[in-house]
Amino acid sequence: MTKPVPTSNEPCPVARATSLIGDRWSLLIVRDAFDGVRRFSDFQRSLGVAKNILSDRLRKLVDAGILACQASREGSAYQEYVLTEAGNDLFPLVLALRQWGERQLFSPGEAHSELIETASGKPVAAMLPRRQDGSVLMPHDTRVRKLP
Amino acid sequence: MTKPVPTSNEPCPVARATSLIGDRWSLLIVRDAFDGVRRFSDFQRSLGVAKNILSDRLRKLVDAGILACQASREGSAYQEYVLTEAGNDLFPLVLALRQWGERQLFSPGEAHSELIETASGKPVAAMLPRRQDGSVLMPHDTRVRKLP
DNA sequence: CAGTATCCCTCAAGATACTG
DNA sequence: CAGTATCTTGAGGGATACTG
Repeated sequence: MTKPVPTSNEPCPVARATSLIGDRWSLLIVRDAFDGVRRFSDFQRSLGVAKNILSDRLRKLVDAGILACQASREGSAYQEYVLTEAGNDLFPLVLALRQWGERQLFSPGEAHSELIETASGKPVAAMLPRRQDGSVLMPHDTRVRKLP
Repeated sequence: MTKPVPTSNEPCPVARATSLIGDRWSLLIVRDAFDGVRRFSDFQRSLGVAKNILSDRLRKLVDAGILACQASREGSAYQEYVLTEAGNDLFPLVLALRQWGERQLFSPGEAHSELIETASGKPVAAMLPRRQDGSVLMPHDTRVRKLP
């Protein structure tokens, strides 16, 4: 039995997002999905998570509209979990997490996996918030406008 | 007693990052810090978190080099928690979380807080991964290069 | 005000066995 | 292979009282 996904009523999008995907496994599942993983056992092997937990998270991600469950086209019995449009829209988030980790959590020269632009073979450039004119936006140039 | 921050040995930056800041409160603390919150009781009021938990998270964020603890310049006894350089570097991550939440977790027309560019008063533009030439990079244009 | 020290409790997570 | 069912454990989190 799954608890209903409450999609919290928080007016802050950050709070609402973290309450949905801010747990130990969801974003790692999404990362693997971007990496081409589709099958239950492949997620399980990749993550080393207990099967019941994986089952629960996959269901929640499907309920949240981030993953879709579709029959394998190979005729086998199993299903495949693929990113929906909302799931693909998490690409900037996973990338931001990855790039911050690369910059701040590895010693200089320490090896880590890396996101590559397939066509050129070069690492994906740092993603930064920008203005319309292309200049980089710093935290101090912004403020949060709260609800009326 | 704080458990030592193990800074996990995972070779994947996403995994390492989530293991450090992927809990229920850390990113919300960071969000508040970007919003100008500096004092213990202000974090507490804003988040509604138990004081012992807040104390623990602030210490972990300080240990991780994301926040720095400095004496208030007003001569009062209390300290202030401010973002370090590594903390400020989380701006793209918090923004990605916010923008995904705005796009996917609110009904059309549902009110939410919003990040504004102070100078213009306009909402911050969507942050997207781009190539050097400025074109938008899609998930399928990339792949993860694993460790040797 | 800014925390620390306890106590308690729920739920996430793991292990294992089982089913279609 | 792809899950579900059940049991157990422990960490995360809340409430409250206390201290400098």
